[in-house]
Amino acid sequence: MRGHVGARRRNTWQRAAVLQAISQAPCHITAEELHDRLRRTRPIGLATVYRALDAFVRDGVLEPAHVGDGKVRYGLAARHHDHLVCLHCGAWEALKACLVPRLPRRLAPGFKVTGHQVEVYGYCARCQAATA
Amino acid sequence: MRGHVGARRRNTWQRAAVLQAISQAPCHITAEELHDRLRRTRPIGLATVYRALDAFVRDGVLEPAHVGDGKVRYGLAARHHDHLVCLHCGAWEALKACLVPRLPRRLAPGFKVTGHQVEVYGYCARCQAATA
DNA sequence: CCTCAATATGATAATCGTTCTCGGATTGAA
DNA sequence: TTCAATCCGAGAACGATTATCATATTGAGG
Ligand SMILES: [Mn+2]
Ligand SMILES: [Mn+2]
Ligand SMILES: [Zn+2]
Ligand SMILES: [Zn+2]
Repeated sequence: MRGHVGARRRNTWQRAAVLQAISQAPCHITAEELHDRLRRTRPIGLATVYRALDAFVRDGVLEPAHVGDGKVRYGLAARHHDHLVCLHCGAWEALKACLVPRLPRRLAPGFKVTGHQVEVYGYCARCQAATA
Repeated sequence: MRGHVGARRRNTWQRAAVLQAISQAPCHITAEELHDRLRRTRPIGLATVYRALDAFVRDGVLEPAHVGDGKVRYGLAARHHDHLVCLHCGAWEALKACLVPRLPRRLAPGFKVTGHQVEVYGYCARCQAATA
């Protein structure tokens, strides 16, 4: 056989484009948003976007964020930040700073920590006014 | 009209059963797991379980948790805790203590904080061994 | 205790984000 | 240049959650 080590990762313009688009986004974005933006320049498959995102998450380059609307959002791990989420209207916004700046590398025996994500729940100003 | 204030919440055995089942669970559970357990005692609709969970989250009694497998899990807000999530196999486990014990009630102007959730990402012992 | 308008339930269909399939295109070590 | 390992793209499949809507229940007022 030619190559025998396996599990090598190849370089494709699709993966480079995904990473570049995410690095230009101000906050976490969904796979579909990413797909729409990338398609304006060059045709690319949605499945390819999903596969690239998964690979980057496994590599520790991207971090997923869950804001509770059923969509996973992705952002650069290097620009880590957390989010506020309104339990009433679902609106969400980025927090300026990380709430857990110093995370112990080992929280449980044998578990290797690579990142984290915090969602703070509550009610936004508008929904507080509407409920009052 | 008889009643005119509106938005009153009624008491049903379904909602009581949902809350009781969750309080007996050691960690966060999904709507489907809950539905399966409750059905062993008395017939109950899955949609009803989902509605009860949403209502309790809005009331601040339950907190949702996202471990990245596409399913939302629910647990008592009074027994708040965070989770470790393996990026390779998806396994997750509860952390003993909360990583953000004192959360500022106001992180952003006008936003009322009611709770939070932390997901710590990394690789479990088994997957580290498999990847090494 | 009755009434009955407001709510809740449950069976099922519909939604929709994500994953899977598979034939064809790319990549890159040798 | 070769070619096996990988990756891509289009579309089907999947699965968790939500929407429908006819029927049942709740509970304040009388
Ligand atoms: Mn963000
Ligand atoms: Mn838990
Ligand atoms: Zn809101
Ligand atoms: Zn693992």
